[in-house]
Amino acid sequence: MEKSHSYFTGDFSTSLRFARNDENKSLNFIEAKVEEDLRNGKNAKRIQTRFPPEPNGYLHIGHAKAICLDFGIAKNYGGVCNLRFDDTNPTKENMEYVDAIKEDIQWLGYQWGNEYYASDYFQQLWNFAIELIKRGKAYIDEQSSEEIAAQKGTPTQPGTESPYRNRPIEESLELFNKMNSGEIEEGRMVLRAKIDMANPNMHFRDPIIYRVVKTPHHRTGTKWNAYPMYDFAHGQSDYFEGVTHSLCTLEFVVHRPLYDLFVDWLKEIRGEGDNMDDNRPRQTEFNKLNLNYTLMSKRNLLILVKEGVVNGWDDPRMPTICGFRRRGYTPESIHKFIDKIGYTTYDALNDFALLESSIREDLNACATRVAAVVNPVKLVITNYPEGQTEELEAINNPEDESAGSHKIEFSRELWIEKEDFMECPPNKYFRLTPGKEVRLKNAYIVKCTGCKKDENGEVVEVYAEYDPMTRSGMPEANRKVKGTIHWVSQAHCIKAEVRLYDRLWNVENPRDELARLQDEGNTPIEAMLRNISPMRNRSIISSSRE
RNA sequence: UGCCCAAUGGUGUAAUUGGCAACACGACUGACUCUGGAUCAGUAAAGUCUAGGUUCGAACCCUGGUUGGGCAACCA
Repeated sequence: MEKSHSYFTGDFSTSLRFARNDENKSLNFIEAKVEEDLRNGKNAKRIQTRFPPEPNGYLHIGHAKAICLDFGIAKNYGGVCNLRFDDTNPTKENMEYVDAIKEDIQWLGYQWGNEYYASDYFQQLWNFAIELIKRGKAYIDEQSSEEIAAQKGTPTQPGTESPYRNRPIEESLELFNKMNSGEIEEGRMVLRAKIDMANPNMHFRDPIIYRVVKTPHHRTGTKWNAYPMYDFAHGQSDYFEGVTHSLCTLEFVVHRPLYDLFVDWLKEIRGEGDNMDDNRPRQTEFNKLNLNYTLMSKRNLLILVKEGVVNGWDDPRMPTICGFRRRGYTPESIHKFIDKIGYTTYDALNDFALLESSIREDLNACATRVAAVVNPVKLVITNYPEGQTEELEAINNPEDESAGSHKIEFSRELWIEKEDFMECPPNKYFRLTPGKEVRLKNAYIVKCTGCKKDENGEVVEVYAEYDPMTRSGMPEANRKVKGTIHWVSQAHCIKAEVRLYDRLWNVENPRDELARLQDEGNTPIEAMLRNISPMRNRSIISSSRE
């Protein structure tokens, strides 16, 4: 087994503003188990985890939950988390996904120790399979997949044994080599572990451990034609790498006995039979993330992308990590959210509102405020000199004094939100209304004097007079005014395209149904954004409203 | 009729491991007016799926049941 090393290069405490800041928080059941293993001196007190994505799609917010656990456990207990691509199925996997996955993990603030691939172990797994055949623990089955499925039985009925189950070892050995040499067509034969066709656990009914795939592999090319199945690759890969805690989601609970059995066999073959209980990976399962109104399955996300329902994996409506990134979510907000939902063994359905509250909480603390008018109507300050411009000051973040301020321009003609003016207002309407005063944020107190309407009765211009003694900072500015509205100067703003996205799915628990997508929410709206320069590309800003 | 897992306010988690059921989100009141999707003050909301048992004492341990989830890909 490999020696343990600390591979971490970055200082997480500074790169992640909110990482693990609540020390009083109770341990989740996995952390408790890790601490117990540490107390008991398991695995020579090493902690090693892995994040094992299959490179067949982009990472989604559910993967973020697994990433935070795999990397978080390693970080919090002085261990290492490696990245291992589970690339045992060349028909679905490619390098585009490998690169995207790495980018997303790093964006979340994590750095893996080593970058491994299950395909790195194809030779070792092959040797192990050969050894199993020699020991009478695996055999080549030449039946069709239909026949094998039929013999598997059902959850309530035992299976029946394959007629090839007890064929001579030499024969299996020879055929296994042929499976890999390219002489055997896909589907013609498989290698099966000889376990127990009557076992109540379906995964023990002589599981298929190798099959023929003729599609070239994105890393090993055409070197192999026989590829190991997940169950025959994952646990052994963990073992080869020295993983101590193999964390995965609940649907793998029923796979665990098989995971353990293959590691047992491997340890026996390697002469570690006298120490079966220690120095081996242990699988622990936690609940995967379900979000209401959100479908997480990679299969269906792929369909959305391929059929053009969305504009790519990073469409802001997608629950992918890159989608949330484009939507303006910060890594910190994702961490906050993951921290709030916790890890249990209960298959929960989380409220999307909790995720939204996490990004609001984070942005409220760190985002620079910039004025934008999304649904503009013209406001003319009739007593302000034409052609005059003055510079005013606007603080960048009311929650953070150190964030400083920026200059903004004020002039006679402004844009304000349509909904910030009402000719006949209801009670408790404190915004612009004829005869009433309102404060223009960071500028003057103005009194509304009326408006102009078009032939349809639509308000096209609003008029007001300003009080020159009430500029922000002046003593008169402290006068009590019931309402404050935001604005941008017409001569000093830029047009922006705004898209107000709604949720993609309109059923609370879509699970695996693709149907009933919302089809609205992608129509651009023209908005007015105050021109701030220089504004760094991709800065995180927050409109003061909307 | 199989095997495995789970169940605590509307949602998600917690309860110093057998000792007064707490926190967050959400909802609702109200206040505040240099915005607010903020802040502040407050309210409602579970008696822990159910029936027993053990115990001075059970959300927690035991037994039966109920309900939900997972398991029968040459996917992972």
